[in-house]
Amino acid sequence: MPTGFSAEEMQKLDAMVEKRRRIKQGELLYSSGDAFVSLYAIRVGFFKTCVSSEDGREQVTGFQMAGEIIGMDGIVSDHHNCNAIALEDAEVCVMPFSDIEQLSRELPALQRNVHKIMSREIVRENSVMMLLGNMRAEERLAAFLLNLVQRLHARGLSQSELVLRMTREEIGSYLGLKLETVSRAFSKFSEEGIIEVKQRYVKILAPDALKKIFNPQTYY
Amino acid sequence: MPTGFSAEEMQKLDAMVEKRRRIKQGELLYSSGDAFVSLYAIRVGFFKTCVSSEDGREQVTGFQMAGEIIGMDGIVSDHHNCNAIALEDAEVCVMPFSDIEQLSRELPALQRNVHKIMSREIVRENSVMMLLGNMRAEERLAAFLLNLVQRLHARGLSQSELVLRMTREEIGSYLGLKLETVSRAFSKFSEEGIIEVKQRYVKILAPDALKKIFNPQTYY
DNA sequence: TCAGGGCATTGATGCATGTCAAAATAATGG
DNA sequence: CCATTATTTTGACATGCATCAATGCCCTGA
Repeated sequence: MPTGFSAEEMQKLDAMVEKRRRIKQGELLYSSGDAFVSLYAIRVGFFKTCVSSEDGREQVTGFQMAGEIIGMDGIVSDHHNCNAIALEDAEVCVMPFSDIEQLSRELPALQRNVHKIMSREIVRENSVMMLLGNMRAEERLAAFLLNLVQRLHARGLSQSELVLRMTREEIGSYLGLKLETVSRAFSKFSEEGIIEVKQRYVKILAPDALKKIFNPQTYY
Repeated sequence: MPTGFSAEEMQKLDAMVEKRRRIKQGELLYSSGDAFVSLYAIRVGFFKTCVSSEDGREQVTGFQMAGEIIGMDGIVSDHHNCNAIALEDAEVCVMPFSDIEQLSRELPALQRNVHKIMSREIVRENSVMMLLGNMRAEERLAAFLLNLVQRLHARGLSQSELVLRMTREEIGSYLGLKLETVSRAFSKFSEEGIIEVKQRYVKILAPDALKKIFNPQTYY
């Protein structure tokens, strides 16, 4: 959140984000079809968002962690368009979208922030499309791991160690792969000494090797 | 664009969209890395947007037609994040984003519109992820054709006939397929009497059959 | 401590789509 | 109008990932 607001402005901002909601692991923050009222700022915990087709196929569209905003899928039609599920016990700030809109008319910095958050999501999805459309299984997993540690590191966590919050099946759904393929790619990286894996625990031993897999041309 | 503005407001809106730009077929409206200044409302013509990885792989992220807005990828970093290429001679309204932001502080209806446009793009990309992650070649092509005619029909054009503005390779890039696979799927649909194809001209003979391919479960 | 269920790993096999190649058709420019 | 090039179609074959199946690991609760 940007800085440089007056005391009064800060007060309004605080008021907007005062409401909290706790979501237990496995529970839905919102689901497809729900009336859209608020955006949510994740305070603690980890979520996945997913869409499902009428014939039951499910696609994980993203994984969200503390500090990120979710719910923007609901704006266009006043109803949510995907499910948001907590992958661990979580807590969010409930930010009524009408409040956001009103306040961002008064505060250009907030307005700009809202626009950037939505644009960032558009750009993120563009790179997922690149991943799904052009990359092979190991490239996808390398990109996924690098993205995860980069985001965790930005939050002060290790850039080499992580504990996955999601199953192989959920990773596979996000990456357009079957869980067995994800598992095999993990094993392959492990055999090659690029990572150390033990179930959900992952340690990145050779980040450059991962980057090379993800983007073979840059290195040679 | 929403209605119900005063004369003065309409004047400001008109002023914002007064600047035009023509783009010839094959030319770039903007490219990755360009400073972000404006959004563009397509008045006439047809565009593709695409991202490319450092090793040269290209992913078409969308096809845009008259009445649609492009450029939102640039907001997050003040630089564009993809290339927008005219697939036929085109004309756009240049809408400086600072004007949009300023005016949307005064006009809640415009503000809401901007938010909806960005949210719509997020939701669209979600469904492309579903397509790329879960669907098979023929399902992808069926979904693509149905989406195209639906959008064309919303613009007053036929809901059964269309002339593709893009090559098989561009369709393939968007759908995560090779051009040969796209061509084969077209031929298959044609053999089955679902569509009539002659190069870029396509006539949908059995829309229900297409819908059934796209979403097998709904029909039985 | 042990039993049960969810999740992960690994192997064997099949298939959808990719790759390579050639021919057909349409678009473009002199 | 013809020559050249771009695009599309079609065929033969290769391959990466999916599928099916079995086993192993780990966490939970009694």
